[in-house]
Amino acid sequence: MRYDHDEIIEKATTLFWQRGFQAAGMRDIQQALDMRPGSIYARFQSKEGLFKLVVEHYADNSAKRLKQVTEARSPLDALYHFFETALTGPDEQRYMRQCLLVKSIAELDLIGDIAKKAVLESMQTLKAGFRNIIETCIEKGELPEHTPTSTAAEWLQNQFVGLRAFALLQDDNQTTIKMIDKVIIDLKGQWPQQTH
Amino acid sequence: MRYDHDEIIEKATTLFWQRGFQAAGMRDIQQALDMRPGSIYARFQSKEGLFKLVVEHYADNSAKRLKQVTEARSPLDALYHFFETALTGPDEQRYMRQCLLVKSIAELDLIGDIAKKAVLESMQTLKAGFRNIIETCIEKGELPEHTPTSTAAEWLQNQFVGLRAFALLQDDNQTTIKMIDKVIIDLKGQWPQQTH
DNA sequence: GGTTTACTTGAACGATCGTTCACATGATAA
DNA sequence: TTATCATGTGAACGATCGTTCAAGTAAACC
Repeated sequence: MRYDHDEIIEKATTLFWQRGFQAAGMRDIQQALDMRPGSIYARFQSKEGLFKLVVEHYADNSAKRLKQVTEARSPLDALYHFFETALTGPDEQRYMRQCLLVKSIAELDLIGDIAKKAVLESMQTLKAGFRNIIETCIEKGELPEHTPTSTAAEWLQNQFVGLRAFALLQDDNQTTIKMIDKVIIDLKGQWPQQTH
Repeated sequence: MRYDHDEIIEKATTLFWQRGFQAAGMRDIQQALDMRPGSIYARFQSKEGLFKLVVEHYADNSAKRLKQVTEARSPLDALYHFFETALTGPDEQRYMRQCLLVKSIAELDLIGDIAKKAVLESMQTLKAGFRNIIETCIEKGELPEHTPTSTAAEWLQNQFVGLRAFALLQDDNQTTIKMIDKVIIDLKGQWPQQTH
């Protein structure tokens, strides 16, 4: 094996993150990985097979970061910095502001069933990660006891999705920061009643 | 002219909304519009030219709806129903839950400069629409005087973007409604301070 | 009726897409 | 050294992409 597996996935992640599944052509992939088509197909079966591994690698990485947030001394502060890091990177890494998973959801129909399943499952994994953060915050007294865990987790992921789509267009980091501040405020705030 | 212009744009909007710019092939377009390639190109120059008109038509329509919200007796109630309508349509119109503009942003690089410009300008138009809603709400006493108009407008658009990406995946409308409730609560809530 | 003009047609173009496969290469085992 | 086997190579395939253009059609004007 001439090619290191992790290195391949890493490079492929960068490409798919920048371009998306559809727009990243096999010839782009060949160039990015410095591999010939035969080698790629021998290992990954297809473009979709490679993409599936990339999605799983990306989701693992994201889940790990969310776990780190729960393990911090102040999870709420750590959450703030998690958002800040994800949304206000340098301009040459602007593509990273968009969540690879969210980007993939936009082209979910073109992706193929196997990778599609991986994307949706990854979204569930992240949701669980956000839920853990909420629970830890409540345990540590950083969020009110009455916070509805499940709703708040979904809401938090939702905020993340929205902010990532938004930050992609935003030139002014100060505006993005203000939005993150608002997320933290609202997280501590009131929640809708069950009854309707 | 055998073909009605508005009807063409309407049909094209449906197709692009369902599939996105890249995935909607010229042959799909030909079928959806019941037109031959020559006719399409004679009128719209290119696939991108057609898409540009679709985007503008979509943005006009959205702006009109936002305007209606400001003109309602209770803009805040109208805003709630605007969200509800956009996000909880029937399953066969699920594609409509995703905002065409947001969907387009995800593939902004593949679209071409002309249509790209149209997409970004449309986003600005919508932002202005949201801003008007905020201002009207303040005037009518439905929102506190101290609400930071510009920030709140950007925030509201952001919520809309996030919810549309989220509602696309959501099977349970009740969850979506809960998220809309939360938006209205937070809109009335506290805002981050300028100082940092 | 004949000519002009505006619009429509659809076969065909070159480019690019994801993918394949006969063959080359190089490490390991005998 | 020779045989074996996993791995890597790259020209080439059929399909599909957005687009073109010479020819056809039909209404308008003289």
